[in-house]
Formats: sequence, structure tokens, C-alpha cells
Amino acid sequence: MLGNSLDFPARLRAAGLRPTKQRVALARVLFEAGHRHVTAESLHAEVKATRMPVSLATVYNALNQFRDAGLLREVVVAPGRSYFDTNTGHHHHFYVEPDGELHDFPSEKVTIAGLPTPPKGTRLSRVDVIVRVRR
Amino acid sequence: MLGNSLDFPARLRAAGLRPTKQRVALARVLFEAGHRHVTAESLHAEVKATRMPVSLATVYNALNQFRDAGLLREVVVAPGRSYFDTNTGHHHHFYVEPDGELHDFPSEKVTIAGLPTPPKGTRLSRVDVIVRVRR
DNA sequence: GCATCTTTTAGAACAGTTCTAATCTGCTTG
DNA sequence: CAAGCAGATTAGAACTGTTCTAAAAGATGC
Repeated sequence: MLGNSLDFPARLRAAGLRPTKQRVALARVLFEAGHRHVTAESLHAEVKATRMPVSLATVYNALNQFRDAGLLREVVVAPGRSYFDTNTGHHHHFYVEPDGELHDFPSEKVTIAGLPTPPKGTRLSRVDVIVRVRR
Repeated sequence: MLGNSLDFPARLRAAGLRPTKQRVALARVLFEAGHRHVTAESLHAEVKATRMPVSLATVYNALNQFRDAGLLREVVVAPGRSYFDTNTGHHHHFYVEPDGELHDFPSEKVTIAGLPTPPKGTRLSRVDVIVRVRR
């Protein structure tokens, strides 16, 4: 599968983004292993640990660009903090309330029936299901 | 129906909150008409328009207390902004993407099947469905 | 009406994110 | 392969939404 190759410069180029050192380093951290959930701060900490210096502003820029390019999906679960999910396929989320943990679950087995039609003048963009759980 | 009476001091007391002038004024704006979606800023503007001076800090305090008391429900749809919904019953939301408009829709006709069981050690708190639409 | 405990308030502080303007870097062209 | 340029990075300032602080005001019980 080409879209999931480990040739990060090529993947960035395919997404219309110049493969700069910083973006490649971020892509590596994000996409090298399996699916991830990150915040700007957590990703910044991770990439700095690889001894590649990247500013926090660049992390924000890259996350927004990756999301706009369809490489990431933004998940809004709590006010004042954005999570980015490397899994861009159809799926939903568990959110563990006090700690802020986020877990994927596949949407295959989930069926939602009876949704009303969108208000006129609008078209469906996405349906998010967030299952909130507590300890 | 006692819980929906227009005797706001009584409703506040029933929720364990002292019926101060500010809280009563806020409750009036929130609960007098039908269901509402507000942000702290929008509610602050509205209550000030009634010529009852209430500080923004008090609006934040009251919204958090009302939510904790079950009088309001907090809806998280976009990063960096909290909406509060006076409809605390079972229902879901349309979110119109660029403008930030929020609309309720009843959950009666919506059925969600096949949700996985919560991670062990946790119990279900709520299922939020957000239907995102674009113009 | 007095004492006490709660609430309100203005403004400071804070967290997360975006902006600014200077510098640097990857890419294209000659 | 050097030069030029558009695009990217950076530190730090700025901004937005929210919470905190400490002092003053208000509600409640006796």
C-alpha cells in the first residue's frame, strides 16, 4: 500500500507538502508505528526526544497541515485541548473522562439508524460518536 | 411539572444553590424560553442586556455549577469553546461547521447498535453523537 | 441585627493556540 | 551548481477562552 509507505518524504510530497527535515521527523514519529493519538504538546515532547529540534509553532503548523491534507483527523473531546488521530478511517472513540485517555473502536459493527436529514443548505460532513466512560 | 417551573429561586435551591440575584438572573435568561445553546460570552452579553450587571467570572462560575447540578449539559464540538445546552434530556447534535451553529435533534428515532463494551474498570457515562455538516 | 459562611467581582494569571517578522532551506532555473 | 525565490521555521509576542485570587458584598441562621 503506497499510502502507508515508510517513505515519508514521498508521502508528504503526495500530500502537497514539502518534505522538510521537521515535517519528516514529525511524520516519522506519527506514522512509523501503529495508530496514535497525540496532542501538540505530547508530539513536541516526543520529537524533541529524537534529538531533532522542532519548535512548538512548527508542531502546530504541521498538525494543522497534516489534518488539512487528510493525513490526520482532529478529535474534539474536551474543551481546550485538541487530539489528533493518525487513524483517518471510519471509526469512533471511547473517552475516559477524568484522565483524558482516548481509544479507537472500529465503526464496522456500529450502525446508526434514524439520523434526521441535515438542515437545508448543508450537507453531511461526518458523524462523530464519542462514548464517554468513567472509572 | 415542578422541575420546569418558572420559580427560579426554588429551582436553584432544589439544585443545592443559593438563589442569589445573579444566579436568578442567569437562570431566567437560560430557562425562561425554550431550549437554548449558549457560550459564556453569549450568555454574559444577554444578561447584561437585561440591565442586571453580572461579571464574566460569575457567568463561568454559574455555568459550571448549573452543569454540575444537572441543570445544563456541556457540549464539546470545537476546540477552544464550550457550549452549554439547557436541554438535559437524551438528544444529539448537528454542528454546522464553519459558523459554529449548534442544533438539537431528538434521540428517540436514533438507534445505535453494536457499540463495544467499555474498557474494563470503566462504566458508561454518556454517548454523544455529533453530526457535522457543511454549507 | 449579628456573625458566619457563601458569592461576587475586577483584574491577574494561566493554558492552549496562532501570529509576526526575521532568518533559513528546499527547489527551480539558468 | 550557484543564484534567486517561494515556502518553512523560529522565538517570542499576542490572543482567546477559562480559572484563580483576594477583597468586598450579600445571603442565611440564630
